[in-house]
Amino acid sequence: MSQSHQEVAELLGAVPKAWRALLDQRLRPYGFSQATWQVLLKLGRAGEPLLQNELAARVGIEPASLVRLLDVLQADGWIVRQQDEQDRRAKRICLTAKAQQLSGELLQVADALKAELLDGLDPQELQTCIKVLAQIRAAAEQAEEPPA
Amino acid sequence: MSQSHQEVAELLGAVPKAWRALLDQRLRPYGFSQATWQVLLKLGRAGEPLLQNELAARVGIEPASLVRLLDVLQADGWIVRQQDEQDRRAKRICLTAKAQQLSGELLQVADALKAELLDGLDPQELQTCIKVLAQIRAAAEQAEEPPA
DNA sequence: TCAATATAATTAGCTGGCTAATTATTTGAT
DNA sequence: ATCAAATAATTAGCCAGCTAATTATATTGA
Repeated sequence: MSQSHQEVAELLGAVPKAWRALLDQRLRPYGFSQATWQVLLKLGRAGEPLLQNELAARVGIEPASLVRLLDVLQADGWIVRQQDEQDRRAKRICLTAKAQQLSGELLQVADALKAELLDGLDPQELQTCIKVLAQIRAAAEQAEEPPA
Repeated sequence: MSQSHQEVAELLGAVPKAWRALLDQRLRPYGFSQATWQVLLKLGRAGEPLLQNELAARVGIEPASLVRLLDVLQADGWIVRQQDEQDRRAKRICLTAKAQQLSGELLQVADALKAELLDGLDPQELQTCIKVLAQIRAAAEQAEEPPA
């Protein structure tokens, strides 16, 4: 019933939603939805081909959800699926050359927005905010497991 | 490029997602998805019938997105759409009696989870976190309007 | 060894967001 | 008083997440 509890709950609903909407809006001119852009960016940051497993984990979605995004990106020539040599079940997802070029631009747009949203903040207060959010995340991981 | 900026961006992605997933899981036994539960809860909190407009704003979705949810809730006897008397375009959304009963239970589940996730936090640090998140939200509202 | 189990990717089908366009009604400006 | 613009709800169609089930391959244990 605490007022603070209610406030933080509402902010955690609203802030990421607004952030995502802004990013979507700015990336639309490049022809990417936020979902597909995330994939290109994570691959670019990784600097090497990733298994779908790993990529899905970094993007924060289920492997099954990634399949359709990869289909689209592959059809448009942004990624290729490469047989893994050790494990014939697995495929490594590679950025094409043109995708590597582009990912730098996309990253700049995302970082510019990040700066607009965060630059005015007091660094000490931001640190505290990060600490609190990390504690909430840890509590959520605890809560997943019923008390055994 | 700041490390803090990157961290808070990732946490703002992950924390609400984890929270929502937990809530979904706990409300599933009641037969509601999180989307439909939000509607019942906001109506319950309002304490009076709301226009779809107002309800959508409180839930944080577009009025058009609310239509399908209301169709489902109406079909299952949780809400009714009532012609507004002043404005014949508008409808007021009312909870049925059985929905009013239930909304208390749903609220308890949600509040219990909120407590699990937030109770261990330092109140002062939580306040700082709220302040920072509110500043980010304000910056996002600024960012929507191009520099005129 | 080889049968059971686990794992990587996929497919199918559901849920729930969004925007754009439509319909009915109201408001506002001349 | 009337016509143009705004507004409330809706519909249609897209995108993108999820879980459950499927297929192919790897791993493990009796």
